[in-house]
Amino acid sequence: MSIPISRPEPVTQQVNTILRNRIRDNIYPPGSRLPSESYLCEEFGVSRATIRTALTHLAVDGLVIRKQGNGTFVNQRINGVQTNFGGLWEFGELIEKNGFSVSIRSLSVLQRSATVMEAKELAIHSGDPVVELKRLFYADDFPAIYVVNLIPTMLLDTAVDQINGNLSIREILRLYCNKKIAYALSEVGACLAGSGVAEILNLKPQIPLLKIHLCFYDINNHPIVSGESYYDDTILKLRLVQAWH
Amino acid sequence: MSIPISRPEPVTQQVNTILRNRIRDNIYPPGSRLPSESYLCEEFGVSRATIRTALTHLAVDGLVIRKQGNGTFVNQRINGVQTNFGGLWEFGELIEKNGFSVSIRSLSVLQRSATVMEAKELAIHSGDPVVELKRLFYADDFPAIYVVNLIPTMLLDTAVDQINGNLSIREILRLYCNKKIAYALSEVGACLAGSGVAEILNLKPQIPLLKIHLCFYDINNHPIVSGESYYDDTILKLRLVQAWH
DNA sequence: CAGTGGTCTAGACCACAGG
DNA sequence: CTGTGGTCTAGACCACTGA
Repeated sequence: MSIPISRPEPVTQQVNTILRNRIRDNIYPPGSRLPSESYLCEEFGVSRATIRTALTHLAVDGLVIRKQGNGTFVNQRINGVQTNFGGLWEFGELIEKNGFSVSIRSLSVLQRSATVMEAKELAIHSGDPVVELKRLFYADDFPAIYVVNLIPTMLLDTAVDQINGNLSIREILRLYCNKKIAYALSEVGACLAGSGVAEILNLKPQIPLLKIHLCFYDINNHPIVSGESYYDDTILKLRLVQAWH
Repeated sequence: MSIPISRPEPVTQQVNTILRNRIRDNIYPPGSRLPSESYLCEEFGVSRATIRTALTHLAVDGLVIRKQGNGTFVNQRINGVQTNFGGLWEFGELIEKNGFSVSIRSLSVLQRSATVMEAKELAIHSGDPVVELKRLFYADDFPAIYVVNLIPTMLLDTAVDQINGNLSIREILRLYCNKKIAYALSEVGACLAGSGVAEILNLKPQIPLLKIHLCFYDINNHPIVSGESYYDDTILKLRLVQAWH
């Protein structure tokens, strides 16, 4: 297991973070115009290209709006809105954006054989061992999101019973598989709460729920983990921004 | 009403399109390595920065995967997947990605007064006139998506009865309002098919449906149009890619 | 008109993967 | 080691906005 080294953060990312914080802290108030790009160049002592990539990220996330010939403005409308697809799997973030505090409870961590469908999705053989994590995300101590994750056992560095189910999936992959996620596919749908899910989420059966199925892939385009999640969208709102391109 | 002028398309965008087409046409087959950035520089006679911005767009859309020290590879897994949030409002595109042919039928185009909620969202006064468009998207001649859009009448350049309800919302805004969309907010949820919606979509009542609420804003951060859409996600799959950042 | 963001170039150095 | 992509610079010209 390789030891994570801290290398200097890229300049463009540092600038991005600083500007984000200034917006968050109302140093650049909602609706106001940011300093010009050339000004920011001098302030940070970097080239304009660097400033621009940072600003571009902010614009894609909808945090700022750029107007040619006029300036860059803080968007006042994006409070509590997911600024990317993250809301589809970073459930902790989703819950926080909705104004709740988050906690995760691990319901079960066990090993079993993969079904045909599961094996196909995870690019393993049917019957191969997988670790099944059933977890429950709480929003202010109310059960909010039910998630079932599957990880091929062969990807694990550690024993199954050593897994801490209270971590985010990204942390789990980093700690126990030493894998980084390159990209994810997800599928959003609606379903009715079955009696099992309804009981876990403390809801009446037959209530409509949002169902999100997803699969993460590493840089070599191999599946690492799949997941199936259910939640009541009347409690948690899945809001997304998309800037035009 | 200004006359649209065709200016030369930005170089980076042309490169983007060419590479996209080459991937689509299997000139760069799935899983294969693309020519190196420096090679593409020479081939197109542009700087490396230009090539890189084009490739970055492809990578964000999940179309290619880049590996430092190795190369850029075509992702073979993104067939039929929305490469951005577009699927949340470009319903035509969504239907096509699911392998159907698209047609739009306008159910009604009428003017009425905005409710309190609607007025608030569209930043107009309660009771102000709005144009309500009810439309139905067909997938292979089966009714698939039901959409209700609201546009403040004051934004229209033309008379209400001149509106062609069979166009995409982007076209409608361009033709009748001369507005461009800067960004959009959307909210994804689940609901049960009411009897009205069920009849329109030719489904049994009480079936779970995906509900997508959205609002478009222009460059000045003013709301232009809101929308509410319903569809059966067992027929149309809303699949999304997200490359890590 | 001056100042803003939009596009593009040429070149540099670094980190990383593979042989 | 070579060649790949990752980061960054300095400078140029253009398009657009508002005064």
